[in-house]
Amino acid sequence: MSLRHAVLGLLSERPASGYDLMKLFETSLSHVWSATQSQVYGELGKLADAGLVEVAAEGPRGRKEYAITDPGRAELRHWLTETEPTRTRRSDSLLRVFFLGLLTPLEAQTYLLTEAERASRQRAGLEHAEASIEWDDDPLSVHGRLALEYGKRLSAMHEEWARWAAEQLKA
Amino acid sequence: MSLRHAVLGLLSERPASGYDLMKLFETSLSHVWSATQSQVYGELGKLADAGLVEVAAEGPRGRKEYAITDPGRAELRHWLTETEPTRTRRSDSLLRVFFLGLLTPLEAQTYLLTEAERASRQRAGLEHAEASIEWDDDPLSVHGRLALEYGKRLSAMHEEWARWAAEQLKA
DNA sequence: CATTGACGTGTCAAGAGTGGAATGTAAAGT
DNA sequence: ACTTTACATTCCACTCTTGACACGTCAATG
Repeated sequence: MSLRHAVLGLLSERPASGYDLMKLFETSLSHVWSATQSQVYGELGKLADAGLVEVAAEGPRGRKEYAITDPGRAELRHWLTETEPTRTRRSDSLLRVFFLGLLTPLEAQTYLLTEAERASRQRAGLEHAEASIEWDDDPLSVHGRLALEYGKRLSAMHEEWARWAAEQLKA
Repeated sequence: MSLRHAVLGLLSERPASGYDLMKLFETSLSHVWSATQSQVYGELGKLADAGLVEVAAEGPRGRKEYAITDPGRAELRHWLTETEPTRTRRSDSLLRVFFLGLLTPLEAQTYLLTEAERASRQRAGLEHAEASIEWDDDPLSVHGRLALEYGKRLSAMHEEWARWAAEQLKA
């Protein structure tokens, strides 16, 4: 359950409201972790009950600005240093590859080439994002850059693989 | 909810019991889709209710061998050709990268190098698996080979990226 | 013949995640 | 003054997933 740690991590940079966090999930974390608004608000409530965050200020429109507490920072650090990342081996698009035998060779190749196209577009999107982001010295963006590079390499690899796989099916 | 399609896909190759399916999930599909036994048996029940699979034979120890039906095959085909793969942008290990700023540079580099090691081991594991699998002309294994190649490329890329990222943090 | 291990099915509780709806306030543009 | 847009929270109903538990059978081994 890393949603909890995603929220704590974002709050470790600066205090934020649920609404602010949603925007961060949609922008900086969009390729890394997704969350719905129900989840974010729910998690903030649980986190507050557990004393890992607290309401630091209240603003207009019922805005509640949450800040991470010391126990929260400790939990975050513990997660980073003491726990193993859980790898969820689950990929819809790769699962389909297993069952491509049910299609005609032409259909299967089409599927793979569509995947390649998609990966290519994604790569272009990331490169565009990289160029347009203001890389200030926000500590989050330093490491965000590393994550973005990962995304670029991943989509490049995906595209190459899909083209290779389509080629394999010809033979 | 692709668990349903994973089960249908496996049954499209040949009839199987819940127990058989579990083994297939743990072996051939292990790097692509995971499922627990509760899920498999539960899904088989739902699939049978929906008429997408049927009990083709009963064996010793209460064994029920399920077979895919024509509506099931249609559903599988529909999934493969008409629906978009859902991309779950969620990666625990990448999420951590975002928050590496909370650690000392040394700790952060350690994290990345550990990731590199892990990816390297995974790659070795896949290569070992590739060598030891009997590549008969099972239609599943033809495409399984493509998926395996994807895994190899992914882990290679992951390792390279992690080493590169660790290097970046030195500067 | 007794035990062990592989085979085999099933249920339950709790938590995680999805998607949508309801409700309202503040600020900014026309 | 009016309307739109952005801000902001909360609740609900549902499905998916996990992990553990409970139950029972067949085959081989010593």
